[in-house]
Amino acid sequence: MEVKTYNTRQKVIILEMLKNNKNKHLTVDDMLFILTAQKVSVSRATLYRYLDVLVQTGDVKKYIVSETDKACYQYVDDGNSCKEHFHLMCIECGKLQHLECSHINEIINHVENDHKFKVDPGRVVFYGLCEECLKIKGDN
Amino acid sequence: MEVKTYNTRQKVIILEMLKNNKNKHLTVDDMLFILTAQKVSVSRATLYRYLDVLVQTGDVKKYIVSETDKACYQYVDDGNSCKEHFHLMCIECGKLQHLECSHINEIINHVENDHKFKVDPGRVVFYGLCEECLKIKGDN
DNA sequence: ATAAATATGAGAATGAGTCTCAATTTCAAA
DNA sequence: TTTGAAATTGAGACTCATTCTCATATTTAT
Repeated sequence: MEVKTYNTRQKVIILEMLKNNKNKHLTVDDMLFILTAQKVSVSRATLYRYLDVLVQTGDVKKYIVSETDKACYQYVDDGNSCKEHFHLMCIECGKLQHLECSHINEIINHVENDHKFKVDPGRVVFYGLCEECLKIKGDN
Repeated sequence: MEVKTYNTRQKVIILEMLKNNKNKHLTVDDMLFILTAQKVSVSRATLYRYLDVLVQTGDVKKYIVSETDKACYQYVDDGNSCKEHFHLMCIECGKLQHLECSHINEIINHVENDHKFKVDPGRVVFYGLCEECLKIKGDN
């Protein structure tokens, strides 16, 4: 039983807003603020619902940057190619990097073959410190 | 101005309980259950407060296993490699597995050396399908 | 033992995220 | 183009982990 999907004004508005803020990490409150600033607004529940869908399809990535912070969302261009590789998220500055290399594929194969777990790489985020932030913090 | 600290029965109880469960990821509810099963119990607020202290001192590691899950805590003594293990989360049934094997260090070293990114493994979750769910769904 | 400083417990408060359900919108078939 | 079943929306109630409040209890230096 396949699920039908309807195109709605709200979905278009949300997606457009996300595309216009590709390089930013937006909280739900950020988004509601942006949407309200425009003529049309969208309810909080609808926003949450559609974000969940977009995260499922891989068009949007969801992050929690620190244990106490709320979730951030970011539109990912070419979501299809991002489904094939991992992402690196700096917990200090929030920068997102794409991790594409053959080494990683070996790891995926290892987990699948030896641990019997089929990884969905597009949904995996490596949290840590990027080069710049590591220099600044310099600990450990 | 240094802050005085008092030794209390509750702190001893909590720390002992954590040490007795070194290899487990405990939620606060888990801990309250364990503590209640013993003769003495500790209030939720006190537990949260002391956990914060222990996380600050580095004796306990706190992490959030998935976006929607509650925090987990684990006592860490010096030799413990708990910081070094990833998690596998089944997106179908929600089962959590702990991925501890030598390949992990390979990933970490590779990402750190070749991609200049210091991974915090305790916060990384591999999403995908566990063996059972894979059988049920069939692949891809 | 005394008292100031700190800790505890019970429950209220907070707040991000979820759920409910009546009203609205979509879209395919007539 | 109308129609109606299915999907979606919005508003606010609700959940539930975590934090806060404050009166009471405990610790520790003197």
